[in-house]
Amino acid sequence: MTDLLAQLPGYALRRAANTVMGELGDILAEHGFRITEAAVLLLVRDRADLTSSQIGRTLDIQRANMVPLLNRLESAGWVRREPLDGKSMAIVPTAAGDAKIAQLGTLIEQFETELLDRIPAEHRDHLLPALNAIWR
Amino acid sequence: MTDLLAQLPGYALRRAANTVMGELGDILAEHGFRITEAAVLLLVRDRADLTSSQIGRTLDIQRANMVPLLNRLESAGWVRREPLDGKSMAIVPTAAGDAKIAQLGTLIEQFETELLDRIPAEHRDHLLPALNAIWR
DNA sequence: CGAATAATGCTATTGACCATAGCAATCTGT
DNA sequence: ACAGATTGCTATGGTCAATAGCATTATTCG
Repeated sequence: MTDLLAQLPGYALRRAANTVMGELGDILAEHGFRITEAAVLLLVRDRADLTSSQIGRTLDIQRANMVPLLNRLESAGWVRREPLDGKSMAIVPTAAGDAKIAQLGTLIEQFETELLDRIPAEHRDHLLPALNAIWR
Repeated sequence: MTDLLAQLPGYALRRAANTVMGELGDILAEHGFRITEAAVLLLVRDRADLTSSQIGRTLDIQRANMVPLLNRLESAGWVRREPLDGKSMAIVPTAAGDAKIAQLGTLIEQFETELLDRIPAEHRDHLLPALNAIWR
């Protein structure tokens, strides 16, 4: 029934990502962030020199869509925009941001190990390299 | 840089799914369907007894969202709604739908093999079972 | 130096997608 | 036969990504 589709790697990839991101979204929402915001926060952890454009490029987020994202992070008080020159803005975590990012770090760490625990041992170590081969 | 995030299975899963679905979406769009529609069409291939609710349950699409989806498929002439009783509707492919679904089948088949080709041989066979362990 | 080109941050808008609430009609189980 | 579940649907809202366009500033190169 579903087996027909579940044999397609592409379909399985879509379904797996959807369920995992749904779960992660719920967890993160309890702590006030969204998934994309979490990625940005982890990226600027311990950095004070990343610009909006740079972040967008490494996460594949368009410049236009970075704006409301950073607005939210800034108005939450976790990040501030600091002019690097007349054009570029460095995105730097505030003190509150550092604390929040530390909390986020342990949250993600726990989530990732629980994710790996679901996978049969003989397949576990192959998932990350296989996935990274697909998109990197 | 990105390496930090690329070591997280969850992040890799999200990125891999996004790029793959982006590519698939482009391919399917050239032939007139969207990804979710394709899943429905593959599901009703060679069947004439699946109801909207049943399809929605196996694909995890809400009843409310099945309506516009099936409207599109119906107005494209690929599928028709046939009353099973006074309440349930069977979703059955038309003749044109059968042809379109056959075309879709070869498209998907090619796409899936090309997807697997990207993965190093030693990891390839582990992807599907690992993914299915996550969501099924 | 100065002019052309590129890059940055932003606004505004759009479309796809998913979720919720509610409703009338019909079916099912006891 | 009646209570409760199911089906298909309307209406609506929120999230997310994509496009086009714009003013300002950096950079590159003759």
